[in-house]
Amino acid sequence: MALIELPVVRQRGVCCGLPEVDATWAAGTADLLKALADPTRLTMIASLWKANAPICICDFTAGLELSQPTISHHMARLKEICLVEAEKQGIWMYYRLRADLAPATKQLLAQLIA
Amino acid sequence: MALIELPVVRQRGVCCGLPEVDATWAAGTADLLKALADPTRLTMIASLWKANAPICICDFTAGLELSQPTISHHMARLKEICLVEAEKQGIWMYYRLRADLAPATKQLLAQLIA
DNA sequence: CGTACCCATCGACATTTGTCAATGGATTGA
DNA sequence: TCAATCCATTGACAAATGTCGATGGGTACG
Repeated sequence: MALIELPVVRQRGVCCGLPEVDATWAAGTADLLKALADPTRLTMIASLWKANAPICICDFTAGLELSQPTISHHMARLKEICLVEAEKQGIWMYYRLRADLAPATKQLLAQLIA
Repeated sequence: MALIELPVVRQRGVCCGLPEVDATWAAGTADLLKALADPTRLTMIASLWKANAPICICDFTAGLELSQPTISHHMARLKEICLVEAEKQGIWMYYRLRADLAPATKQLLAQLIA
């Protein structure tokens, strides 16, 4: 349970460096994770992932216990961050995972969902 | 660019089913992602991951451009969700990634950071 | 001892987020 | 043409979130 002892004797008021972490990476990754960090949006993404086919918004509205504007809002958020794309067929809007997802993103989803 | 044509002719007012997505999984995963979905916390986690050693809170306070209470608050959040653990050494608090992270969580971090 | 340093907690605040009801445009069956 | 269905947008609101200043409890160097 004990932590590793650090070899250097620390002095008061003197701080040590941190490993380099790219700020741009942190901001971008945080944005992606924020888009995924909601049970409804996660369920939507998982549904699209498992279906491997477009799904009509109306089916999400019927299946998830939320109002139609809320469903629409969540999907818009997923679209905004380029995780899904939409196509209208008659009066129905079909959404699916974007085919051009970055490999890292695809692998992240596989990791999360599988 | 066109979406896959669906074989079934859809009828107005009739909804189709969705792939099964476990609600408990969605809630739990969303909680984990929420904890990670912030640039500061992501940087902290990445630092601990890369350092592979405990890091003093004071170094985060010095390195990230945020107030000490804010740093403390973010780390508390990471601790609360069991991503990190702490040990006091004199006047310094050292944090490190928990050794007993779930394999899936460890792989998720590897995926995100590496 | 007393003073300086480390750090968690509290109170406050602005911003973001998740949700809904209401509205209106688009489409199509009757 | 009319009415019904689908869906995005808007406005509103409560809750959660990120941030800070102030405070106080520990700790250890002089």
